[in-house]
Amino acid sequence: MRSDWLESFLVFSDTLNFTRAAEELHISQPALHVKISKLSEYVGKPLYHKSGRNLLLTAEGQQLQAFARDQSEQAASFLQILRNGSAVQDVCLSAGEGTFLYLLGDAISAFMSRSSHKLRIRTGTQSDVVKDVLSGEAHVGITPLDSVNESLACRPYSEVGQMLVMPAAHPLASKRKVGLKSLNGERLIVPSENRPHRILINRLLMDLKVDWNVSVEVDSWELMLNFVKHGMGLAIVNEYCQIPDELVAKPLPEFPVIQFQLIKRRHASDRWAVNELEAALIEHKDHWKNERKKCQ
Amino acid sequence: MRSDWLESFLVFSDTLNFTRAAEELHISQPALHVKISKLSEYVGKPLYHKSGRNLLLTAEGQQLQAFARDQSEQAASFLQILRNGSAVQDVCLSAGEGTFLYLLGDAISAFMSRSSHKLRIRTGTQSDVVKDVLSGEAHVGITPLDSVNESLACRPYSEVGQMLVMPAAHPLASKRKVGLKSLNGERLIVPSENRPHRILINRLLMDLKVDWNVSVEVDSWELMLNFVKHGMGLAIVNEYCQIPDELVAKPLPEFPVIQFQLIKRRHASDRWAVNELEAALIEHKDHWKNERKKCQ
DNA sequence: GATTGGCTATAATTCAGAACTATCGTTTAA
DNA sequence: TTAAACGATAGTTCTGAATTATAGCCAATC
Repeated sequence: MRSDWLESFLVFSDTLNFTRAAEELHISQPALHVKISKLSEYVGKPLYHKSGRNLLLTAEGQQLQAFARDQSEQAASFLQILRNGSAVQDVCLSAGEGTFLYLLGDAISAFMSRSSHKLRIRTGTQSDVVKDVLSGEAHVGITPLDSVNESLACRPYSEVGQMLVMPAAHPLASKRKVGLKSLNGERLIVPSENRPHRILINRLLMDLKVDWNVSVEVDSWELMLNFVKHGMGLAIVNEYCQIPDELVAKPLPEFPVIQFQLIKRRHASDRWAVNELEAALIEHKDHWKNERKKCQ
Repeated sequence: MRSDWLESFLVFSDTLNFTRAAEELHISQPALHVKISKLSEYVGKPLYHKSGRNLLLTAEGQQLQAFARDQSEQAASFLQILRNGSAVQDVCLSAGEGTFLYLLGDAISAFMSRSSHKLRIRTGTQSDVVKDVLSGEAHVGITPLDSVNESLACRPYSEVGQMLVMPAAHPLASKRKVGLKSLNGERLIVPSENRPHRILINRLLMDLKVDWNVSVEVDSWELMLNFVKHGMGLAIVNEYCQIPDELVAKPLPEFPVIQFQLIKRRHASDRWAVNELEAALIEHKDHWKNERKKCQ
């Protein structure tokens, strides 16, 4: 497999536009087209197909994109090591905003202090994280998963329960535990439709025939807590959130525990720096629980 | 970096002979020569130098050889996965004979049963193992080390003490512990000169001014025990050896404990199968100690 | 529904550079 | 001293990669 094919494909797969990719590569559009054709013929699979006016990568094309990225990163850092004696590698970690804020803080500072490599961060929804990892853009992802994916390698990371947050003055604030039934008639601050957390809330409350309504739709734990503070309703948030003083949080035992997973691309070859990042993450995987104990 | 350069260099670096490597690659000798020159110019370092009539790889050449091997293995297994949906990868483990016999048995059978990949084995002396790993021929090595090497990544594997083995009828056999002083006047079965174990024996007994002499020089624990059985002398062997019924083994507290290390090439990118092998090895690293307890 | 713009795909042509042949220089063994 | 084996370099040939030109396809626009 010729490396210039891979190089060209990597650029092409970013834009999915032969004309512009060719410009970027300083070759003509037909030249690029031929390279991609040869590559496709060599691997024996179509790498893209047309969807109306524009192009889309096939599954094989996506895998090839990730592979090409890996190879080029490896080559780059090997060359640096050979020429300078050492290399600053790039590692990319993808996760949700809340995950970074509350779950990964210690792991990240551990990695930064012990390793000389450069950490790149990507934040996004659960499906963004999966995309990042599958495309090779991120080397590691931390996220809950609700479906299994053949080409992901998962490893249980940390288990996080849910709790109900309300102003200290709220009637439920005096109880020890809160059943979902008691949410009857309440206004809730929830994530927007089709986000996993919202779907779960919908389903659970629907099953229990709880009558509730939406107060605000917002997609960040921080903002949800902020709106609770302003008396706009109650919120169901991850157990790892730091609760402001004016508010009260009560565990919701009926809510299923969320399994965060450390995900990588299966069959990927990890560079040294990636292993270091993974080690730091695993080492601190349940560290947030200690933090909470100390606070209480 | 053009991949055909790497491919050619991989073949060349095996034989260090342009003429024969060129034949193998089905190109002319000058063509190969130009490729290697271009590669060398690209990385900015000489890859080999002349030593009299024949050629030798430089340090950079060796690193490049290992890198080229990695890349080609990765490409091969990626292509298999893309085309067939799955790949049988090759993993190579290098260690001493005794290490395989007594230390790695469980780890290897665990790997064989849980993984579908192909395990290749190389046996050799300590320095062979290091060479195998540095050249990329072996992905993992298990061996004691007596010098640190910048381009090796080491990880403590298992600690093994030493014991003195003798026929049941020997006067020392009735003691509980044996001091090195009591070896005065004995005939010993030892490894050949310049093997690390022999060097250690020489040094320690020399320091204590113990008067001893060589009975047999032989380089396998199995054979050493066999010669002890035939009454040819005593032997100092690793604690992990299985002692035949007719013989008696006594611990030698004065002998330093040997630290076995799991070694890999630093900065190497491990394929999936290599991680699996490493996990299996680590999981069973001290398993031989349980085995021994059961026996006693 | 004809027309235009933006893009992919293919064919024909040109040109760069890879491989070949020939040959010289070096090293060692006969 | 000579011959054999092998690496290095120069000059020549020729393969195959890049270019230009252009046909073909799809969707948006009037």
